[in-house]
Amino acid sequence: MPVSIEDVARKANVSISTVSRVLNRRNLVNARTRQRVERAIKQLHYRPNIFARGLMLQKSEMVGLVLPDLHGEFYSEIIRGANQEARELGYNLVISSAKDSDDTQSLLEGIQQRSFLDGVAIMVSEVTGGMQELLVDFAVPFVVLDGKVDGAMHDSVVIDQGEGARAMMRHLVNTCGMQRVFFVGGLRTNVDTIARLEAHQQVLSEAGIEHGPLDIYHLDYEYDTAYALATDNIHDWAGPNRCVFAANDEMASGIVDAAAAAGVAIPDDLGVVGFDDTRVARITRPPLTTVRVPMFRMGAEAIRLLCARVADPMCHPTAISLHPQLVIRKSCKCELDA
Amino acid sequence: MPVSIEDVARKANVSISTVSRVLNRRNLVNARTRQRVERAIKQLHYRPNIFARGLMLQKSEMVGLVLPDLHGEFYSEIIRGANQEARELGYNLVISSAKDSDDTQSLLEGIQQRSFLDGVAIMVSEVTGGMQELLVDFAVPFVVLDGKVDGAMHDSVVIDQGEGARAMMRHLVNTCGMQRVFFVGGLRTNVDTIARLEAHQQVLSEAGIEHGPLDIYHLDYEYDTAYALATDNIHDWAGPNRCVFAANDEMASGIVDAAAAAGVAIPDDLGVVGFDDTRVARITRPPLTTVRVPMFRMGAEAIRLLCARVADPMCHPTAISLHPQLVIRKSCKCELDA
DNA sequence: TAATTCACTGAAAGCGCTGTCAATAGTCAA
DNA sequence: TTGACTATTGACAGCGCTTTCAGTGAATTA
Repeated sequence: MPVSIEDVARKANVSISTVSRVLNRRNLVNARTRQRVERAIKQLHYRPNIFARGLMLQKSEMVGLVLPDLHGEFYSEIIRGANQEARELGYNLVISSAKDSDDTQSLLEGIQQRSFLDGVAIMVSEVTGGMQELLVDFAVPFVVLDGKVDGAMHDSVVIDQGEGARAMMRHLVNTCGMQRVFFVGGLRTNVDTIARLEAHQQVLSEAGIEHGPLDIYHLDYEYDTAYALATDNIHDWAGPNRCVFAANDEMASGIVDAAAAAGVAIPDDLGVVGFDDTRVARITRPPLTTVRVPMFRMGAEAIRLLCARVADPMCHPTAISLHPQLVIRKSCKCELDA
Repeated sequence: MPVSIEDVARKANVSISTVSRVLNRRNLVNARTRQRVERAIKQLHYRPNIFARGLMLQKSEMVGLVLPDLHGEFYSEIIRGANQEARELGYNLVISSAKDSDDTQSLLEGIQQRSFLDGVAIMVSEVTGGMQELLVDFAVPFVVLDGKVDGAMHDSVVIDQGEGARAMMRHLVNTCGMQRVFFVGGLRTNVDTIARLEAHQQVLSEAGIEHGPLDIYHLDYEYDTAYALATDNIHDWAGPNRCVFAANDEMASGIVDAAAAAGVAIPDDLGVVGFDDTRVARITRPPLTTVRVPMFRMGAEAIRLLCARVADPMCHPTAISLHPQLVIRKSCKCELDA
């Protein structure tokens, strides 16, 4: 049933070498012969066997994208960017995600083991020792997304979390005049959370505002838990010149809704700001002041970098840093509202 | 640099056949020999070459997922479901999307041409003649998602759009007592839109409610355009026992927000309902009455079906029908609000 | 005219692996 | 002790393709 290069050769009355040349370096073969071969290919519905070809070329033209999760717009945008770039560069995109870091590790081990990918872009939510070790001499070319794995030795595309978070905090403190900023982050070990929290602390210190661990909450980036937390605490939080800085829009949105349910006015009684500028930030009432993270671009840049490395495995590691952008909407009660 | 089966064989002092047997059908080789081979494999960091293996087996253990778009939660959930199922079944998931149907067609042609996938799950937003023709003797096993391609000859997993839309319309007319229901859909050619519009017409007719083409709008499933449309029309729409049935939550959300901006109260002055039950449906104020579409399950079922077919290419085509579910929230002014 | 180049083509050597087949050694019933 | 088995292993023929390398005849140059 499957038609091979040999069948084509026979039909076109040439050798398989010639057929192969038509397929790969067309200019090496006489125009008339080429036509004959091309006709045979079409008539026979010939499709070169990808494995045989890969066996020779040791290239699959596939790159992987490993994400810590696929849930929500954040990842979906990364995928979208990666997909676009991959198609543009003629690569296929293999996507996988794993629940926790152990699972991610076994996923990567699998990829390495079976190594059918020319390269892989890796994003992890937290880095275990095992992961770090695994990557040190990972057999497949890779780039790291979102800078969770420590850098320099490999390509990476990071978002300057600190910069974004500091911009937000400075806006809250300097422009909106906030005197107390609660922080609601993800897991304590989550690197994003850590960076944002650092910015939180730093800017408060700079401004000479007292702050303590009691104003800091660690959740899981989900709407529901944030809603629950806010429901319990909203009346303690509320007050003039007070604000909640949530580490993503989902949680911020949950807090806003909890506030609305409890009769606390946003931003008059309490400011609430988010991070990521996802869909929900615009839809939440009032729309959220947040930090736009260029997710689509991150996905695209990662694949671009990856394919460059695949093409030249020895090229010098590059680190691309993407800059987040403060997006001021209606949830932080600043002068710009006008 | 790359270590082959031969290196392992040499190191373990056996033939490559034996190494191969250790790799594939371990029980055929003596326990002591096997240990020796396994040690060599480990020491040499040997990883079997996927291409050479594929060349013999003609299996890549990769399945594709072709989507019309990657934007938004709808697709992201499908991917999530597909990814989970694929991992469970030991397959890798290759994802691609194409902008329009021409692009999709060329994508599929590419997949067929290079055929490195054991199978592919295909979802298209509309079906052109070329596409239909292409699929008739598509060389790669496939299943069709969301029933856009006409069925029976191949596996498919569809969502009974009509059922969901009718349930919604009956709820609006019978329970909420709506006397006039505007319809805001996607493109005229979009199959989802067609199914939902049909339900709209049918239920209105059943209820003996007059309805004409003027109450029907065709947009693009996006928030912004719906917002704009609603801004222009909101005062014409508003009125007792009137309602807008938007073909997805995004548009419904845009309409709700436009209404809020124009001072039209939802649902008191106008009901607004959506479709899909995505994130925005819950976050919109008031939260949207909508139809929940089991996207995650659709992705998972598609891959399950696909892998079954890959395992047995001759098995009888199955059609899985998933049932949407009416989700009543606060945007439709029904008695259940109480 | 002879020597050299050129454009094109075919033969054949693998790429790394799996599976068939035959060979060997060891076991067991007779 | 012998023949019939069984368990274990190795040799080797491909899988379908790309890529040297070595022709072939025609065109160009000396």
